[in-house]
Amino acid sequence: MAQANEDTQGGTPARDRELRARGKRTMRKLLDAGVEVFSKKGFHAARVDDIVKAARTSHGTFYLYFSNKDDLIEALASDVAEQMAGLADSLGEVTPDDAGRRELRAWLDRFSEVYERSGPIIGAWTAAETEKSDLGRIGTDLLGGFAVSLGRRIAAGAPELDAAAAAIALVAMIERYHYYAISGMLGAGQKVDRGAVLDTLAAVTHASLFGEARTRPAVHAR
Amino acid sequence: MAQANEDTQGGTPARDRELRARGKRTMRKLLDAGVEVFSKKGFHAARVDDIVKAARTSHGTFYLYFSNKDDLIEALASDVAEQMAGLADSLGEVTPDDAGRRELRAWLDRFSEVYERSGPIIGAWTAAETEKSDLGRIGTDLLGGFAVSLGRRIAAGAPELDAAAAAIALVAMIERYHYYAISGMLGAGQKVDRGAVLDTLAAVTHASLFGEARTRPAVHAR
Amino acid sequence: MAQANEDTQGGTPARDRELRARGKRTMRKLLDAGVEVFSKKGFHAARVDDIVKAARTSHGTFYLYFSNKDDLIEALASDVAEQMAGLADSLGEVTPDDAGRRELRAWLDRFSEVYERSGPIIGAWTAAETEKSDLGRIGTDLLGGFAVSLGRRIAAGAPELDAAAAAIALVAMIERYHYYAISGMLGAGQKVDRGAVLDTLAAVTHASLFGEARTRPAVHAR
Amino acid sequence: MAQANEDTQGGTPARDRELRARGKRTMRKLLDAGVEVFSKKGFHAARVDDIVKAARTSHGTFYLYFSNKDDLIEALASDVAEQMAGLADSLGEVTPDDAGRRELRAWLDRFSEVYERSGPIIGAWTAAETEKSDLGRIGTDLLGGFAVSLGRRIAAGAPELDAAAAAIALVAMIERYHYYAISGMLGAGQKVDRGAVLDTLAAVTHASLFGEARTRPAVHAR
DNA sequence: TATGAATGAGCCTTCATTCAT
DNA sequence: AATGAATGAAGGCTCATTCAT
Repeated sequence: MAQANEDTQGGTPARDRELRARGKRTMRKLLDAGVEVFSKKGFHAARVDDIVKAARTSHGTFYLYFSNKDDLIEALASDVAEQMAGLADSLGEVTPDDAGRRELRAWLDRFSEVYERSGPIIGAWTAAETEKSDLGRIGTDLLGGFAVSLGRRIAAGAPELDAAAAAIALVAMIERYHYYAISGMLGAGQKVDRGAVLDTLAAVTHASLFGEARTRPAVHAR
Repeated sequence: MAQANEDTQGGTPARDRELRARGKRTMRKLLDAGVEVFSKKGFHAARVDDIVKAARTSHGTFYLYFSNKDDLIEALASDVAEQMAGLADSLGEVTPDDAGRRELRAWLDRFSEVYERSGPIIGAWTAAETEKSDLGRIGTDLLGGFAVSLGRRIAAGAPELDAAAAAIALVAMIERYHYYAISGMLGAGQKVDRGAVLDTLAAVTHASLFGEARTRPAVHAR
Repeated sequence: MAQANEDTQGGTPARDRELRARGKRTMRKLLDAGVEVFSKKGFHAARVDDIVKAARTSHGTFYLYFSNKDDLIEALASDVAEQMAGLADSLGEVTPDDAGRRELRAWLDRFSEVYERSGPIIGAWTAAETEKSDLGRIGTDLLGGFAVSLGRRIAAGAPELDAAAAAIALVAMIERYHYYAISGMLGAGQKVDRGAVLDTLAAVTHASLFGEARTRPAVHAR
Repeated sequence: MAQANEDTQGGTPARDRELRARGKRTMRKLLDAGVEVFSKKGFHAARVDDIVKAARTSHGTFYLYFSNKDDLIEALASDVAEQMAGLADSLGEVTPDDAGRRELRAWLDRFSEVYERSGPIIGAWTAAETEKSDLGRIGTDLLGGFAVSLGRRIAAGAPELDAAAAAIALVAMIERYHYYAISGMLGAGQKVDRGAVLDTLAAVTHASLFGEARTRPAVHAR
């Protein structure tokens, strides 16, 4: 069910040689297993053994395609990074009028979809980096660069605002909101209507850029 | 330097007996060491050995006060939780007018201060939970409950808006923004003026609630 | 460049069937690769993978010709053993006079040449045995038997001396000296003249057998 | 039975802290176990597990005193190196007369004793280095430096000979002879009289330096 | 014959937790 | 109350050897 992107690249060892059909299939199984296990258990708790079992292959085989757990999450993450980059580019001009808001709303729809698939990987990735170095970098950079890219678009529509700062804030909001949604926080004991949530986010975002925040209720807590 | 709150409670073993002066001092050293080490290395990378060394005490002693690593981070975290609760309560009514914005701004100042001290602990705590169970709960709950509490205040000022949803979104924004700030993402290569950042956050937040988002630039990228 | 002897035998599996031209070529590539890799990395550090890569063939193919890594080093070593046997036979009578010394000197020249080619293999072989059983045998036996054979020759020239004991001692000396030379110990920071070294060895050996050790300096340290 | 020198130093981790009586005892058990296991199986074949079992302690404890297998062999070897250095210093002047030969003979006695105890460690040590880098160094250096030191002594007695070259050759001879003796090669099926062997070595060595190699048989093969 | 792929036993190392003094 | 020492269950990774095409 959970699946890596079709053309996700393999890890370091896999890139050093030509893969045949069978090899490609195995690598794919491992990538998919990686998504599944990392999503379910997070980076740290995920054992190579879990991944290998999920992929119905052996321990040794894993290291034929990835040099270690990090290598796998990186392969997975770099794919997500690409998707995110594409997503940022796909945001059209955001104008102060209702068309601008609709543009934002449509974009959020796409973001939501991508995030639902990749959110867990981003989480695992961030954790991986946090565990290694003093503080996470790439995972943060991803959203950061994403925000910058987004900021440029916004700047075109609301030049007098500090686009960079606002964009970061808004991306933070959007990302976390989705994170909460995925981690079940919003769904515990309450029905959340995805469309309504996105409406609210679009409204809040648009309003924070151009004023006018009169929205209808979206989520009913408790 | 980094220090736990004065009246932070100890772990399970410590609560089962009466602590004398010396015992209290030792526990305090361990709590402080916990803040220091968890902040610097995160939960997973933090070794009991690191903590014990930072506290200039021994392994055996550690387990005299805390039943395990989790117990320590929980002691630390529950303290943070209390502070956060207090913080949420301290937000006065947020009105659509400029007074409301100033209220928000002042509150952000307090939040910022608390977060700077406790952010790393929240991060470590979240990680601890993510590593154990399937997905983090308490760390998220903390901010979630925090948002709810905040939402109620906001509701008083902007009843027609879905306060719960908006509050969560805004808390998400505020929290992440601070997280980025702490993790150095915002500071790499650019001077960030804390006051200006808070101005922007206050403006964006207020605007998203009541419209009117005409703010002056706060952060100058590059 | 480093190459196995022309008519080195293959491993067990290769001897069980008739090799065609192509097969012979492949086996040869593997033998040469073996010499190259074992020489460079020693037995233990040499991976089957290294050998296979050096021979530009595959893992599966390797086991078509040799039943395992040991089998390969043994094939290589038994070849060396033969050469050594021939070498021992080639030593003429060593008389107390100058002709005896010249005979020794000429023989050392041949030894030197063979050792330069095969020394690394002997080393790898010895290591292989040391790693397996409690203590090396064949590698030692080789030089031991070699010494015995040499001893007999010497005995003819100096019957009153304990030929066996002396021969072993002298072979030990000669072998180690060459080993040191190969392993670079003698060459670090000083130019070593091979001819001069052999002169010294011949002189010392001859003198230890028949007295008269007045030699001119051979190596100038520093 | 096989035992490390009384004041052998511990490994890296052990040197970073103060050891109490119990700790010292444990470290000693590990050092002794190291000698025993390395001697019996050689460096590569020796498992940390074997050592730990021989020392009747646990896996974790091992790493409390040595950072790894290498660390242990190094601790053991550096001790040997010291003994060897002392040995080299202990050689008095070697004169052409019979007193010189007796001096040599007495020294060989001491060498023999030390080698019997430490030979296996030197072997393991050399193997350790051969396995790691391209070619062994320290193990070789040890004997090399040893030879140099010895060479100086000899130089005093036979100035016209190339002392450095000759010393290396002689040390090579002496060392290997002992190595063969230990590895059982000389003892298989024949009674070797240690005293007689040392007599021969002394005679051969002395003769090679000053002529006069008229010795009585030392070893009777078969 | 040849080969890419798969396997899994085996080994090293870490570290939270318990023990004995 | 304090502490140094000990423990052992995990877990990551390697690599000789076998398999399937």
